[in-house]
Amino acid sequence: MTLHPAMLLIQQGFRGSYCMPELFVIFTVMKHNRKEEIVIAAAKLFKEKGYSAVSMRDIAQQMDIKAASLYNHIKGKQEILSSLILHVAREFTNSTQRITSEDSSPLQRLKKLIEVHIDITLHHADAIAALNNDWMHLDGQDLLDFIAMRDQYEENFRSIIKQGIQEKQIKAKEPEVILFSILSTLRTLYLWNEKRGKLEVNILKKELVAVLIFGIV
Amino acid sequence: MTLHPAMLLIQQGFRGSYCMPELFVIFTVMKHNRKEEIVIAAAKLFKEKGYSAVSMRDIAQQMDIKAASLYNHIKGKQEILSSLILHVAREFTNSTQRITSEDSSPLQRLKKLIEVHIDITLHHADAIAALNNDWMHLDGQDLLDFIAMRDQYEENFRSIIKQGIQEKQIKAKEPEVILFSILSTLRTLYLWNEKRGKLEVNILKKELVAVLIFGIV
DNA sequence: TAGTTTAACTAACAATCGTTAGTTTTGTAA
DNA sequence: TTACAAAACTAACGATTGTTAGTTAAACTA
Repeated sequence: MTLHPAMLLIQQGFRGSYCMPELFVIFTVMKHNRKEEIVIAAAKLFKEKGYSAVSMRDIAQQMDIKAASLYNHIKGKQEILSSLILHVAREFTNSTQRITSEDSSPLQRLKKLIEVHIDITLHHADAIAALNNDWMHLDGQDLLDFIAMRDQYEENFRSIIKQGIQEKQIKAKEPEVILFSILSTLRTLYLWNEKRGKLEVNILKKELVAVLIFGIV
Repeated sequence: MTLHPAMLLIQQGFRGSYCMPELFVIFTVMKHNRKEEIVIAAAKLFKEKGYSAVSMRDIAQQMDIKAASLYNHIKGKQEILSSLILHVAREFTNSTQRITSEDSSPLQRLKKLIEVHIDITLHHADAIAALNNDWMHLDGQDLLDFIAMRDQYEENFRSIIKQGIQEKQIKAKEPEVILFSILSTLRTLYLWNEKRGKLEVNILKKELVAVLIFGIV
């Protein structure tokens, strides 16, 4: 097993402290390193077959260990799913919340919203696959939290679009149709990550914003 | 158990014959009536939880019978999935193939393609959920057939868009971005079927075509 | 080096999975 | 009424599921 550089610090006696906040972050992250490896491995499998079709033995095999060994690091299969989904859901919520409350024009904020969504998607494609396809397998409070964040995210988009219509920056009449069209495209973007190929991120952003806002003709 | 009117014909001695082609269709459809009921019941459950998370006992319960009784009508769980997906996939393939080879303008054909996709989606929302989310659980030849149809469907779209760019009807430069954006919206339309609410089908078509082609500003 | 922690292991559990065999009920035809 | 076919049933199968208990090997601390 190869060690992350930051892990060496810990092994050499380093302990996180409130005097060194930035190193403390590294420390707490590294402490759960193995857990994150599991979550990442699981995410890849979930993306291909879905949460229910992936067994703990599948995940273990992907990591070259036995299924029982996973339980030294995680509480159960559910915890993998909720770590995966809620983490990226919070990232979406925070970003959109910040952009929504800026004071630029509606169209400017809509453009930023699209761009930040693209950024997050390209960095967490596997997690977003689970967020899109397996959120209903969350249970208890995790499920409620997710739905609340999803609804808030959608509501932020909706309010910007409505403002745009009100200020006559947006000509189309049905805000729900616009909302649906843009969200559909953004939500499915994770599928396109591999096929993207040569297309550079900034060009993708520019083109996608253009197509979604200005249309194709 | 209530009977479909056409089923009464059969029970009263009616038999399909090549002399009455249209009634023969009814006959053959009705002969597999119970199987179709199973497929429809399963589709509803698949839409909510996905193929792998739905057990044969779940499907049976939905029909108020025991799981073993399902096997009087179907070969197995896989047959339910392939009936569901391949049937609607063929419908897509046939429609798009027909439209693609028309001789109207690219933009006109693209508009028709979008409209027919909306029509099929609104009539088979549950089947399309399975097509979108559970196609990878098809096996053997069914999987190969599906992938072939899916690729052909996509290729038809792509060729029309490229023609549109070539003939300068479409201004956007990256055909793949346009293709992705439109297909994403159409593929996710099934999710929107319930929320659609008051919005009438023809208005939905008109608005969605407008947003996808002319943009929102 | 001795002691402790971490993270792997084997073995097994109860529950549930898709499916089969054999039987009983139900409804229609003769 | 009897005969037959369709479609339900009960019971059970082997396989796989997520998970737990108890153990062992390695790595780090003191």
